[in-house]
Amino acid sequence: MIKLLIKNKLIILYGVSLALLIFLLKWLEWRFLIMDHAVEIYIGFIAIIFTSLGVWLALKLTTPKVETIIVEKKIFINQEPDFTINQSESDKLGLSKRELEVLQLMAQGLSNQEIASRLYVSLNTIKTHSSRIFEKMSVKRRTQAVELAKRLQIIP
Amino acid sequence: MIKLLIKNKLIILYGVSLALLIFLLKWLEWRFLIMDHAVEIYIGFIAIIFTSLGVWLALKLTTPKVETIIVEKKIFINQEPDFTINQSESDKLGLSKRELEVLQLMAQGLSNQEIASRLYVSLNTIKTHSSRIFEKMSVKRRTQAVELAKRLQIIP
DNA sequence: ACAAAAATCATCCTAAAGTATGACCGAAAT
DNA sequence: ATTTCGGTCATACTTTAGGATGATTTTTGT
Repeated sequence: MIKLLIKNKLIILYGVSLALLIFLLKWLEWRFLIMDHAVEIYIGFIAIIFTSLGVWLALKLTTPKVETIIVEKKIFINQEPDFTINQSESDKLGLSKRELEVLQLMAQGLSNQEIASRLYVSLNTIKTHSSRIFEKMSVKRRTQAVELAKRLQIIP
Repeated sequence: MIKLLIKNKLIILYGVSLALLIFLLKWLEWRFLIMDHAVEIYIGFIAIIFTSLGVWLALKLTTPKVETIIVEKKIFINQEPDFTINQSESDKLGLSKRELEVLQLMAQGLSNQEIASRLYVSLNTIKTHSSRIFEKMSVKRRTQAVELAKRLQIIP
């Protein structure tokens, strides 16, 4: 019941306004009959009232201009499905092909011995490689090398 | 000259409209004086004219209503600045708060001694922690622990 | 209040990592 | 043809990491 009132409050308001207007006009008409010379005032009232009505109608009935705002929603992809090596950073370090190979295996958590076995070379060779890698990357430990390499996107 | 006309065309239009309106009113007044009973028609005309004026005024003088539509545009970013830990995987391993702390510092490439200094504990403590970490994660080396932790999204 | 878990530290020992240095070889550049 | 560079390997040594074990102190859950 209350909800119905609220929903149609515009219509009700409009009806009440019209009723009041008619009463006003009737009263003015009566005054007009009594005092023959109030035509200008009468017209003035009419003008004001209907101008107001026009304004009100215009405001109510115009379709609002639509403004579209595009909000950029950032979606973070936590993995790296399309990993591409950062060539420029890789070049800066000047790591050789073999050194990069060793670095990648390091990043997978392999020990020097495991890397040596996988690449069919001696442990000493891997030690030499890793030393050169650390030197070129200016780090002290393999863990730092891996961390830096991942940060620079040199390895996945 | 033409430009001036175009620039002030609204003002000119308004002036002309007003002039026409006055003429119309004068003519209606004349008619009203002649035929005493055309009051309702007269009022009707006035009403229509001024309602139109009101509408026109409202449209011209009010700032246009704007309806804002927000559209979300998805942007994919390949890194993970807003890292959220994978709680389920973290729970599975059963690492304690302190152990996770050590693991994170490990992942940053710090040595056990550096971790000990940073956490104001002894080197032996860190060794114990790291041993427990490797045990819980079923790995043999810190590099493997870091690799696994990153893969499971336990650390950034 | 009490037991369990977490955190701390120690010692002894082994394994792995890292440093320094020198050497050899082959391919590519000059 | 000679130099340069990348890759290989070795020896000797130091440092760091890791394993095993035991102990003490906090913290925490019931």
